[in-house]
Amino acid sequence: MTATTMRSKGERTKDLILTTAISMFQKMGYESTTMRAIALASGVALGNAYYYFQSKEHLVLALYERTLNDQWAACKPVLLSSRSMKKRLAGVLHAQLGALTPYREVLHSLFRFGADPTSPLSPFAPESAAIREGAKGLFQNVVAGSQEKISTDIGDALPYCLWLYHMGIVFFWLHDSSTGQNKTTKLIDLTSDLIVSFILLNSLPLFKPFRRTLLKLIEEFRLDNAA
Amino acid sequence: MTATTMRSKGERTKDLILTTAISMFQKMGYESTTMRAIALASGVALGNAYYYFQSKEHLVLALYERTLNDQWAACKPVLLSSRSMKKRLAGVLHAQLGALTPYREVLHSLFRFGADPTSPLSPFAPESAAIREGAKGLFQNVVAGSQEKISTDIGDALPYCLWLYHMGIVFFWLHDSSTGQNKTTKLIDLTSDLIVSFILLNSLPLFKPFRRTLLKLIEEFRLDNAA
DNA sequence: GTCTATAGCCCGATAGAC
DNA sequence: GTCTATCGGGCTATAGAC
Repeated sequence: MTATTMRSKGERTKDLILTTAISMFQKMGYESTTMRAIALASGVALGNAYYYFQSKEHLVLALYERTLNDQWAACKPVLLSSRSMKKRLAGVLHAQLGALTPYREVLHSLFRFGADPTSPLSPFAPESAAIREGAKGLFQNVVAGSQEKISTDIGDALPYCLWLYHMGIVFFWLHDSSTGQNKTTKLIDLTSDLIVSFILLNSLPLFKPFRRTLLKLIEEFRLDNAA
Repeated sequence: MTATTMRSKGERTKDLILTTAISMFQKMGYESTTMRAIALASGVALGNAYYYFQSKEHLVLALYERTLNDQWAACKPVLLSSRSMKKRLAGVLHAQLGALTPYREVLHSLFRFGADPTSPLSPFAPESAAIREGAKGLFQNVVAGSQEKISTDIGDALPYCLWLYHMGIVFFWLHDSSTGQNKTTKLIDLTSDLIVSFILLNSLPLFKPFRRTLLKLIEEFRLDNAA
């Protein structure tokens, strides 16, 4: 929503501050970008920045939302171009990381919030439920739009599992110091294939008993406050 | 090393500051415990605390070291009491979490550093290599001391994998809000069994080709700066 | 409701005297 | 090895302009 027309003046200001903050985070990292500097560069008073963003961390939540939009945009063509589940899953993951690449350094210094169960910025926190659901929606789409028939009893479990898998990939990607993060690329290709095979295998009627116990286990141990 | 005899005055001061800090972290959490409060409660000047601990985060590294000692102590009886790999693995995990329980709340507010690739406090960081190696040593011991014969070509890969698995368990445990974290207990019993079965299966001569590709993959994708 | 300006608290970290 | 003093930055508060 960086569109030209923006309802109120407030929304434009809010957008300006966020845009400035993101670009400064990217250039100098999260820690060394000060609220004072963000306000200065945005041409607003410090208090005004806090008027729109309760805290520096809240700027991060807003950043997550933006990257989510970018990710959806990057994944759309993939989701329209193929109906093979393997291609859709791998394609979505590659597209996601592509969309995240400009933010990689920021996320690098930001992702620590990810593992903090007490932080509202954790991907498991209620505060980020909207963002999490958005990301899970992507994987919902991957599955729903593929030609392969999968069993109907999986419900919300599969998107959740794929989302968790994707979190693992992002985690690896952030730690991956190989040139162009091409180890991650390889890892995606290897694992996404395996995962889809596993899903399809488990969709066979023969596997119903096993599938049901597995689903029960997932329900019992899932970490998000499930829908 | 909270022993009564301590070489220099400096070591005693350092130990005092750390002990104070840990107990304050436990009572009030990491964020709301200030360096000033730690110094005050320790009866030293603020600058003196910084003389011994470069930063607040360095206190955390020292805390990790202490918990590692506690973990070893808790695991020792387990490692001596059984030679069954399943019992050893599950036992070590249970004992570890038992030893970590007094620190659970602190770790709760600390674990966010875990995911931050730039933080020296990340379990993958070079700064925490010593601690990581210590923890891996536990799993090395689990395997080495068990009666089951496993193939010799696994090298450092298996301890690393078990350590990674253990990190996952700890992560789940920190997020686990069930009473007494008994979901984690159940999860350990379920997964450790599966994992040992998988290891033993892969140790069969028949599985050598598969095992070798798997080991290659692990080497390629491991995240610690391997030995 | 949107915004400025300023003053000030708190805290992590540092400098330099003793 | 220990101190005091001080800085920079997150965050708050307030008073007022439009």
